[in-house]
Amino acid sequence: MGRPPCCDKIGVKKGPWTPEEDIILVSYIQEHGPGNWRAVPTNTGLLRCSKSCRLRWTNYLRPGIRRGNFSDHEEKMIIHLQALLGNRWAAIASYLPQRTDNDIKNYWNTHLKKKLKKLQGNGDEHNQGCGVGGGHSAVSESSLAKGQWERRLQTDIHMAKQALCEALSLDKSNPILPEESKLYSNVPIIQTSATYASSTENIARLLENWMKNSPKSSQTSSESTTTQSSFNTFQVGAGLTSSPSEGTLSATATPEAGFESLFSFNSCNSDETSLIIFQDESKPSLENTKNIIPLTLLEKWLFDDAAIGQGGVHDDDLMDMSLGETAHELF
DNA sequence: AAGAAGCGCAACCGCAGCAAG
DNA sequence: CCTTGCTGCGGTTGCGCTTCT
Repeated sequence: MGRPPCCDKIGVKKGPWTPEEDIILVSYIQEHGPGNWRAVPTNTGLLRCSKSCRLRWTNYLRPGIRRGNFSDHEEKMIIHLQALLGNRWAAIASYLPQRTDNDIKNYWNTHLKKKLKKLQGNGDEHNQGCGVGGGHSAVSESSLAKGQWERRLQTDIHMAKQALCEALSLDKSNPILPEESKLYSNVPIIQTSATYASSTENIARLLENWMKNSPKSSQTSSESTTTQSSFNTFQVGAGLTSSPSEGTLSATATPEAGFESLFSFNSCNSDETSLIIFQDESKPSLENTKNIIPLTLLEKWLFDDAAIGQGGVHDDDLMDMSLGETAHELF
């Protein structure tokens, strides 16, 4: 509508994020919580547009993000969910708590698409469901296009029902759905310190690499005085010091410990516990409440390889399941 | 060993939806 | 009801790394 892109402004930095910028962003969000992205660049002094900040947070710095190889389990989920939902990566990501939509999208585009194409090439149109993706993989373009909008509509209805059910749920303690949990990023919620544990790990890892790769970066990081001072503040708080002898950034303790001190983490904050804590907070309803119903059903279907392998499950069945069985259980 | 090609990932861009004024 | 601004999402791009020739 004629409105210039937010990133077109002069002085707005583009390209890869530096560790300093990451730290500034994380420390700001730690203090204020995610949301109000518009205010982030001005309040932090970051020379980034709000969009870029949000993206960096959601795709990289956000707590609990798992990087690296996708497991077979995850792969299957993605394939099945893609067949069901189409390219609605955010929705798919909501069922894979530790993966971002961007990650899933990338993985789909770089790995799974090819894989499925190959399988499709081998198995022809009558995909009798072997190997990855099974019957759905298949998801031949034609069959996908055929009645796709109906399926999407049905899925939307299902999701709406699910959301409604959750909204009406008596269990107020864990009201967040997979789908809804995405929303946390734009709602200033009260965070416990532990929520950021995984973020700490991300940054710690990042710093480790950074220290290995660019020992001089602490000297050269002079984007702006505000930025630098924020970074220094963060260093002190995090137990990180500039080594006077070498001018390099070094941690007085482990990076994790440093960040923990800043963020006041529990002393018993092992990797494992922080992950658990995160899961509880970020995807609170997935594992341990009655809200589990839709997901367990879905998972049951997702992992029912035997059924798929024997060609026993079809799209129609899936929709029957999701709209019939699930809805039935919901109401 | 060097150059070319391919691959994977982070980040950008533009559009759509929503809410506030 | 319309306009404006912000946020979220999906598609796409570009760069750096790895593998191949």
